[in-house]
Amino acid sequence: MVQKGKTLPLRSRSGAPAAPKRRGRPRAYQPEVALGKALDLFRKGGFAATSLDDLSAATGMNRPSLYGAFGDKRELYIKAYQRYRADAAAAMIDIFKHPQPIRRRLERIYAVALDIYLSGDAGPRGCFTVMTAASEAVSDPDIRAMVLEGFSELDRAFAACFRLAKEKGELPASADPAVLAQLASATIHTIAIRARARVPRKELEAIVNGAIDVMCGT
Amino acid sequence: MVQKGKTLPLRSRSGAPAAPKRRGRPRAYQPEVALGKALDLFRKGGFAATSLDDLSAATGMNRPSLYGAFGDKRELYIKAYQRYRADAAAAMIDIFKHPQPIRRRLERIYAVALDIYLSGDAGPRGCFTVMTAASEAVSDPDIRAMVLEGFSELDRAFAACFRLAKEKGELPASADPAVLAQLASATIHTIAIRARARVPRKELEAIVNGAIDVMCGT
DNA sequence: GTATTTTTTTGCGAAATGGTACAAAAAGGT
DNA sequence: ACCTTTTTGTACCATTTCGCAAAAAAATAC
Repeated sequence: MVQKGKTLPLRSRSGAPAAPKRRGRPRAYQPEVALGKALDLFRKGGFAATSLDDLSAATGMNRPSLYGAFGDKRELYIKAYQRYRADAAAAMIDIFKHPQPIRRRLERIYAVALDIYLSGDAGPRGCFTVMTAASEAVSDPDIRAMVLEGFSELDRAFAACFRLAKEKGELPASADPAVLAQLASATIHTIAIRARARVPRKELEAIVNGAIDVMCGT
Repeated sequence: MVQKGKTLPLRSRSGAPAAPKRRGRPRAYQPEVALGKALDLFRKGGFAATSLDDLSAATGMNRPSLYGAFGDKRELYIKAYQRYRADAAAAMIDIFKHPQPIRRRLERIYAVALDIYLSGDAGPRGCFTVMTAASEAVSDPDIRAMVLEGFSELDRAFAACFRLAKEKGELPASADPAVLAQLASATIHTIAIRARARVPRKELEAIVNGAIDVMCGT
C-alpha cells in the first residue's frame, strides 16, 4: 500500500548521498522501516494489546534500542500515528489537488481509503485515526488533539472538493459543501469501522456508491 | 447469559416476588448491577486496557467471584456487550415502533444515541459496538459475529423507517431506503467516533441536522 | 446440632509487562 | 595502539496480569 513511500531520506538535493560519518557503532536497523513495522503492529491490535516484546520482535530491535530510538511505548505510538497520517496524506494528495469531476474524485478517494483499510496480513487493519479515537483519544489530550486534527483535515479537504464542484455547476445551488463534507467523512468512518469487522470489499463499495449517489445526485 | 437457568428475576407471573430459598451462602452482589459496572469500565477503556483487578474493584466482587459468575475476561466482555445492546435497543425500541414523520423519528433516534455516547463520568464513552469493532472484531470470530449483527440490525431498522416514509409520500419515489439507511448508520458511526474524541455535543448535533436535511430533503 | 450447599475470601503462582543498568561491540578520532 | 562515542545485547527489576486452589463463611436441610 503506501508505507514504502520512502518520503524522508532526502539525501539532500546535492550529490552527497548522505555519509555524515557518524561517530559510534552503526545502527543495525533503519528507523523508517522499524517505525513502519511498529505501525503495522499497532494498527493490528491497538495500543494496549501491543506489547513492547511484540514490537521488539517485529522491528528486530531489542527493547533498549527501541526505547533509545523512539522513546517509551506512548511516544512510539504517537510517532507511528504521525507516520500513518503522513502515508495516508501522501496517498490522497494528488486526488485532492487535481481538479476532476466530483464523482470521479470521490470514487478515487474511497478506492484509496479501502486499499488502506483492507490491507493487512492478519485481517483488515481499518483506519488508525478511527481506532485511536475509539481507544486512546478520550484519556490522552495530546493524542486527542492529533485525532481531532485528522478529522478536521479530512472534513476540510472534502469541503473544498464540494465547494469547487458547486462553483463548476456540478451541484445544485442549494448544496451545502460543509454538510456534504461531513457526510463524506461519515462514509469514510463507516467503511473504516465495518472493514474492521471483515465486511467484504464489495459491500463496502456498495455503501460508497450509494453515498456518492446521494451526495452528488443520481 | 445462559448460565443460571433463571436468567432474570422474572418473579414468575404469579404474585410470588421471588423467594426461591436458595441453598448456600447468599450472593453479596447483584449480577445485574455488577455487569453494569463491568460494562461501564469496558466502555471506558476497551478490552485490553481493562484488567480483572479494575473490574473487581468496580464491581465489588473479588476475582474468583467474578470468574464464577461470568466466566473469564472474554466471556465477561461478551456478556457486557450483550447487555449494552439490550440497553440500547430498549432505549430505541419505542422510536422505531411508533410511526412518526421521518424527520422527527431521526431526530429522536440521534438524540438518544448522543445521550448514550456522551454519557460517562470519565469522558464520553462512545458506542460500544463501534469500539468493539475497532478492536476485538478482527481477531475474534464470535465477537465479530455479534458486531456484524449490531450493524445490520441498525441498518435494517433505519431502512424500515425510510421505507415507511417513502410509502407515506414523505420521500421522493427515487429515494432508496437501503442507501439512506446506510447513510443514517454512517452518521451514527461518525458521531460515535467523534464523541470519543470529545467533540462537543453542539457540533455533533450540527452534523446530525445536516445529515437529516440531506437524507430527507430540505 | 450436624451435614450440605453455595459463595466469599485469602493467597498463591506462573507468566507477561514496561522500563532500565551495564557491559560488550563496533565504529571514528588522534 | 588507545580513547571516545554510539549502539547493541544480556540481564535484571518491580509491577501487573490472569487464573486457580483451598480454606473460611453463611445460608438451608435434616
